[in-house]
Amino acid sequence: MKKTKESLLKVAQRLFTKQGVAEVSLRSIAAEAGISHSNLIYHYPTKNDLIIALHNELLANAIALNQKVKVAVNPIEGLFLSTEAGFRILYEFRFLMLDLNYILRANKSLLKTFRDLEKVRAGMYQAEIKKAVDLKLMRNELYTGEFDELIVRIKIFSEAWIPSSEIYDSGPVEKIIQKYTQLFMGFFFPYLTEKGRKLFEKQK
Amino acid sequence: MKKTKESLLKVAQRLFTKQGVAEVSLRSIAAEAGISHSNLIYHYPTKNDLIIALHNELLANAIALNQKVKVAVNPIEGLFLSTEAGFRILYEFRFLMLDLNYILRANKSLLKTFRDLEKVRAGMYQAEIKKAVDLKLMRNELYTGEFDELIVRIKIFSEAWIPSSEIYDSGPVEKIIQKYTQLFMGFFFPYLTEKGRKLFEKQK
DNA sequence: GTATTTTTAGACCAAATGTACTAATTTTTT
DNA sequence: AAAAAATTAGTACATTTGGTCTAAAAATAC
Repeated sequence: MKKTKESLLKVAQRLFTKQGVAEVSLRSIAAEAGISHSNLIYHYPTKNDLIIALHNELLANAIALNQKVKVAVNPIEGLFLSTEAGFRILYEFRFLMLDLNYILRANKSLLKTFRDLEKVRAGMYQAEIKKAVDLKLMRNELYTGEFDELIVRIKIFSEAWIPSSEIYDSGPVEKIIQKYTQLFMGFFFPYLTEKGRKLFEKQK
Repeated sequence: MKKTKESLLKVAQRLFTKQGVAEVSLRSIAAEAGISHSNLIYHYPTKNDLIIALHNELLANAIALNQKVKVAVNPIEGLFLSTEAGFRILYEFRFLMLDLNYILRANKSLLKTFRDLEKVRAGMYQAEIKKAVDLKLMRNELYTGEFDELIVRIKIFSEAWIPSSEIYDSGPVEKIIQKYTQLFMGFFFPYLTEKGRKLFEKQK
């Protein structure tokens, strides 16, 4: 029955988020899910298998999202929408970002996936930026590599806002999502043209 | 004898960096340091005590640094120098940033220290930015809170470049330090005036 | 309805870990 | 030099954890 597997993922996700991946044992997940230790191992032999399954869920959600947000009127609105929606999804699976190093250290295949995904996203941002420049929403580079550097900073922010939030924020999830979406979008603001800034203000 | 305590810190730092804090046991530290398990516990009863001691070392280094870098000619050069030096120190203690969440979860006092330090640093950046604006090296805010948002992004970057580097970089330490110093400084570039950009180019 | 496959639980094991206690040794104080 | 304090090692214990093996129970196929 699929029910057990799904329930296990939910329980694992909850415990990972609450206690941290390193502190959660397979036994505690099984107990919380109300099944035997050996039964859990039957479905997911190691903690890694649980993590990978959850990461796959995250990916599935992210892909589904991308289909949906393609209705934006302009690049800036699109960026706003997809960022906010993406951040919301990521936040649900935040244990992945909170314990990223611990997870990747024990999971080289996930590390590779991470690196590959990063390249895809970087390419996506390059395309979006080019589009914005063509539409005169963004200025041109002032030195070569300026936008590539921006993209790296964006990447780091995207990976890091959740751990940072864990340290400094409290309060409702929605507030947090909005705060970091805002902060994220702010990356682009100083590169925008007058025209771009007007569109930006409308979203804000 | 102080020798034992210092040697223990060094060994712990090395093992934490190599294997991750969660994976290192007190026994393995003792073994690597060539002393008995119970002796280690005599000096540092828990892993947390080791971590706090190492964090104190980091703070001491950082404070010592701040005394030294006050010879900069202008704010931009000063920022370059202190950033690079600060990043170099932080990198030595990178296990703190790599396993930050794991560490802070088990150590509420360190969490408080972290939050307090953050406020200090934010104030410092506000002052530096104000100075740069007064010197016409940086433009004024285009909307209220623009620079405060910038400072938050900077904070997140400062905490996150090491974990990110762990995922995506390889190669000599110095290269890494320079790369992320460069990326960090790039945060300011789009806010600089013509005059500021000239100083910026000279550093780069 | 029987056979087969999948799912589940229970018992057990070896390794590792934190912890406590005791005793020996070394260093410091007086 | 003797006493006191600090440092070090040894030992032993209870707990937890990942992992294996076996057998029962449930679901599915034939």
